[in-house]
Amino acid sequence: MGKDNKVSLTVIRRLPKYHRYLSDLMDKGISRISSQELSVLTGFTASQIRQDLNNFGGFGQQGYGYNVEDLQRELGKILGLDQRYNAVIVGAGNLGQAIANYRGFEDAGFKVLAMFDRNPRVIGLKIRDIEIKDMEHIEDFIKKNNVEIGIITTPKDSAQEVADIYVKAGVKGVWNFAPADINVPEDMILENVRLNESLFILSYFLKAATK
Amino acid sequence: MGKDNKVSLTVIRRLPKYHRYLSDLMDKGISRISSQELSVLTGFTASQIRQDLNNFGGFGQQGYGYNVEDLQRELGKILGLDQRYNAVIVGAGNLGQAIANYRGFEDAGFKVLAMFDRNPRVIGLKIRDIEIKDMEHIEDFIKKNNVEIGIITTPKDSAQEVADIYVKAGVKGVWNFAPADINVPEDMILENVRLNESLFILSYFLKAATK
DNA sequence: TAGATTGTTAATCGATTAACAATC
DNA sequence: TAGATTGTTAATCGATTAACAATC
Repeated sequence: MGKDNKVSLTVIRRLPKYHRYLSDLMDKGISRISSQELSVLTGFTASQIRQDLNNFGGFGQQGYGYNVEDLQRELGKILGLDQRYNAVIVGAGNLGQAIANYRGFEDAGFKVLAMFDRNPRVIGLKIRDIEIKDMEHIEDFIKKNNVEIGIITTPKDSAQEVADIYVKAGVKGVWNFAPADINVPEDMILENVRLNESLFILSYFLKAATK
Repeated sequence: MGKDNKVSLTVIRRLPKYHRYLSDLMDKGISRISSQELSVLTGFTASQIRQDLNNFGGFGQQGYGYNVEDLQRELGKILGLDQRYNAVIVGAGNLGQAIANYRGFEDAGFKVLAMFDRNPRVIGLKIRDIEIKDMEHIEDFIKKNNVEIGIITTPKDSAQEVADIYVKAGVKGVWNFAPADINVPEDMILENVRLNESLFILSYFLKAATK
C-alpha cells in the first residue's frame, strides 16, 4: 500500500527491461545516459521512459541525463531486487529442475530451498544442493523456513491443488508455470508464465506470414 | 499479409486464452456459450470478447451466443494450430529438455525434431526420441528437414549467435528463452519468453505488499 | 553563460466499455 | 412471437507522444 500503488501494470512490466539495460551499461563502464539514448537501446520512446521513471521519482538531472549506477540501483529497489526471497518448487520435472538450476535467479536474490514431488522415484534426489522432498512435508517446510515464493511446475491438473497448499502454508507469492488459471485469495501475489500462449502467438504470426 | 494484418497485438495475445477455455468447455461437453458466460470464465468483459472475436469474423448468432466447437476450431485456425510445425532447440540444458519433453506442444502441432548443443558430453544423448546433435550439423539439418521454428534455450551470451545461425539456415520464427534482446531481420517472427522479467514483476508486488 | 535534457503538462492516439439496433 | 444475445457504433478511459518551461 505504498505511494506507487497507482502505477499501472503496463509501466511496471517495462521496469525489468530498463533495469537489464542499465545493468549492461554498468558492465560496460558507462556512467551516464539520456532518455534519448535509452530509447535507442530499449525501443521505448524517450518521452515514455521519462514518464515511466517519473512515476517513482525524479531520478534524472536536467542537462545531464541519468546516472546509470544510481538509476539501476533505484530500479532494483523498486523491483525488490535488494531483498532476499526464499522459494520452493512443486513439480520436480525438467522445468522445475531448470529453474532450480538457473543461477541467474539466485544471483537476483531468489533462493530455491527445496523441491517437492509426489513421484517416489525422484524423492531424495538432489539438483545442485537442492533436495527433492516428499509432498507430505511441504507445509511444515514452508512455515519453518520462511518461504515467501511458491513455484508451480506441475501438470495443469495439479496446479490448483498445489496453489491451495501454498495458500494454506502462507507463502506470499506464487509463480505459476502450469497452463491453467488458478484461484488464490486477493492478497496473494500471482504471476503466471504462459508458455503455451507464447508459442501460440508465434504460431499466429507464422501462419499470418505465409498467407 | 492477410486481412487480419491490422488486428492489434493486444487482441492477438488474448486469443490463446479464449482458445483454452473453449477447449475446456468442449471437454466438458458444453456446446454453447454467450459472451457473458465467457466473460465470467476469462475475466475479460463481454463487450471486449465480442469486439475481439469480431476482428476475425462474426462467429456468433444473435439470441444464441457462440457454438463452442465452431469457435474453438476457428480460433485454432487463426492461431495456426491446424498446421504442423517442425522445430529444433539449441541449448540442451534443463530448459531445452523440458521443452523437448513437454507433450502439450507436440499435441498442439509443434514437433521438436532435434536438439543441438556444443557440449560434447551431451551430444548423442536422447530425450524421448529426440537426439542431441553437434552444432556443426545444424544448418544442414534445418534445410533438409523443413524446420520452421528455432528455439533458443542457451545462456544469454550465445543467444545472438544462435539467432544468426537460425536466420542463415532459413527458419521462419524464433522462440527465445535467453534473457537477451536479439536482432533478427524484419520478416523473421520473434517471440520472447522473459522468465527473469516475470520473476521481477512478482518480486515488485511482493515488495509493494509488505510496505 | 549556453547547451542540453529533464520533469511535466497538454494533445493525440488507441483500447475498453457502454449502449442499442439488428436479428436469430 | 418474445426473449436473448450478437455485431457494431458511440462514449469513455487510459496510455503514449509531443511540446516546452524549468534548470542543471
